[in-house]
Amino acid sequence: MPELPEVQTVVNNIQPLIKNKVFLSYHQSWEKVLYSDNFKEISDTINNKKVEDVYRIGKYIIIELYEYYIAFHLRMTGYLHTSKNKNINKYVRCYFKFSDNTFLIYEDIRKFGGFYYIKNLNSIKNKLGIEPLSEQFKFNWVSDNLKIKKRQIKALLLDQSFIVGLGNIYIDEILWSSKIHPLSLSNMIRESQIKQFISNTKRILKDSINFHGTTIINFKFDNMKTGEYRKKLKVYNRKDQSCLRCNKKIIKIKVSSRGTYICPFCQII
DNA sequence: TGCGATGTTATCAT
DNA sequence: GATGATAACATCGC
Repeated sequence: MPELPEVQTVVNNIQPLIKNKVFLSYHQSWEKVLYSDNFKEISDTINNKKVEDVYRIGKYIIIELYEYYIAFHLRMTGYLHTSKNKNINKYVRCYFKFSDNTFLIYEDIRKFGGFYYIKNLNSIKNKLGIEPLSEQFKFNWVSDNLKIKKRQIKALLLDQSFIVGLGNIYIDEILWSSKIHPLSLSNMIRESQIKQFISNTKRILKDSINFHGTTIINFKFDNMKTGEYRKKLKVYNRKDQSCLRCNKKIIKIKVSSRGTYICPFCQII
């Protein structure tokens, strides 16, 4: 579920709540939650480590400590939040205890998500592409790289080594807003569409962050809060409803083996 | 009841 | 390099 706006929403929530707190211990009830497979290393080193900072890189939540980084990825159903009580339900896969007796709790229904406990972020950064909200994400870069790739645009946008943070929902929203068909080849997209694509990407992501992201089913942050950008979606999840631009019916197709919503009249290959 | 679908990504075959 | 299938898992709806 979580794409850039949802991950940023979680970061915005937990950053002020855990910054400068000091870890006491780590517990896990699902071993694969620890991607880096170094449970003993955590047990040996986590005690007394202070949270220096919390921020987002791509779809990763980075918790920076002295000499270590915790890098969480929520995948489909991850839910990272703080709690004053040790409230362990059946979906809690791991939790951290702080020295003030509060907790950082990770729940995950489908168990795809997890975290790395690593000494630097090279392995994360190496596989990630450009940040869409960064200054460098502008016409020359996008235009040049779309031409080089020659791939179906939706498949390319899902690829985190190209642009980070976009996923199934926001790609559909951005392509609809930019009147680009998801099966269009990246090198065939017109200059005017590229300009639209860039400004719509930045606008939609920022808007969604302001509305705390999109909750379709599972996305939650803080104490069971949900994202309200769902109400602002123009095309995703609107099969058979009318296109808000031309009034024709939105259809659902498969692209890159993902459910994809388009207006077949506004978005032409 | 069974099957397909669900917001993600790593891996492997082609 | 690109594409497609598969796997990792649990739940829900038709």
